Amino acid sequence: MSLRYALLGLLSEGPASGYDLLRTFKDSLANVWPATQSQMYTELTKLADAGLIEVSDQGPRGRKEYTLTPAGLDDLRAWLTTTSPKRNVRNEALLRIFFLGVIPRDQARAYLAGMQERSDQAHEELIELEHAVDWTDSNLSRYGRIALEYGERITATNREWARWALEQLPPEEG
Amino acid sequence: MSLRYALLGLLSEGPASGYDLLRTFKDSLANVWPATQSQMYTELTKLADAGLIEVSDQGPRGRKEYTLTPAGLDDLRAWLTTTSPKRNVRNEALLRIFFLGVIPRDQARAYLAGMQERSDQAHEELIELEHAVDWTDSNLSRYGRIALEYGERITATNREWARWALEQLPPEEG
DNA sequence: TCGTTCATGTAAGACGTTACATGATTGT
DNA sequence: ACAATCATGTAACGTCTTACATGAACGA
Repeated sequence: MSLRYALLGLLSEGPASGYDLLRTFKDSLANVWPATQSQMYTELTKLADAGLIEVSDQGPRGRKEYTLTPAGLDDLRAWLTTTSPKRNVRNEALLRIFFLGVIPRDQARAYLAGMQERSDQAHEELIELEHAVDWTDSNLSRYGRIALEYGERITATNREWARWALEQLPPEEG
Repeated sequence: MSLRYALLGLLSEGPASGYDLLRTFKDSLANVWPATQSQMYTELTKLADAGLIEVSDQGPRGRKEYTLTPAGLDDLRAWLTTTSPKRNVRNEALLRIFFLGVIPRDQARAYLAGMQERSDQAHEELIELEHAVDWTDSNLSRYGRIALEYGERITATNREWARWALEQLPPEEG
């Protein structure tokens, strides 16, 4: 159900087409809830059928601009206030850690080094994003900034952990 | 494909039945890759069909003990060394942050307070888990300990971020 | 004997990914 | 003219969740 609310949430800032939402996603919500083009168009159709959004305008090339309905806003608010988020825990990179014992020590270290590198990179990308974004005084901006801070802290923690983990696994003497 | 490798990985430590794996999961891999009973039994059947594991013993009540085959171990090693993990980013709790502007400030603060509380709790649970686990000198233990450290650092970061976020949103005067 | 734990499975439906498909409009 | 971008959609397949279904064996 999360994608549904991600779309309602974006539309709470104003009308937009599927294509618009697709691009907005890319540099905001994609970092917390990735979705494909395919999924988004399908979901928008379902939301319109359910009366939570409606086509408020049509443009060239079949463009359909959607607007959040009062029912949609109610639904979004109910989601935020009456339900609690599911803990998300799936982490493939961390799953692999458990099984590093089945490969040679140097390869296990290489894996951890890769994690460290990816964390570094992810951290830098977020810093760049912070500079690149046009921080307006919209709700999405204000709260998006708070979410971005989260990402920066997490990627920094990832990086430090990876460094620590490498220390726990010194190279074998040979 | 991750569940598949989670099961191969557990079986790399020795033979086990679906039921055994189910319980081992609960206090280890469930924290990084949750799976239901239903999913696990289905996957075990598929792995056996693919020749990556095989039934090595039968017990009472239809119990089937599976053993990793050489092909299964190869597959597990290939996964660890020749493929790279997908970044996992889905985070429903964080997604909600973006939309806190659609509810009153005090409710937004209540949401953040809830996140802080859940982080605290998650952190404490991991500390407890650390004390409760019988840390042997198996591979799974050694690397599991490293994964647990990750969880502890992340939950601590979560907690600190939630505290910071609350400071960014002072109560409205009224 | 009777409740709990052990033990495995199937089915329906939701959600997500990948690939395919089509075509209009704009800018150079 | 032609390339890039705008714009929307469908189909097949894989994964995950929820619920249902069944029954043997163990221990008090």
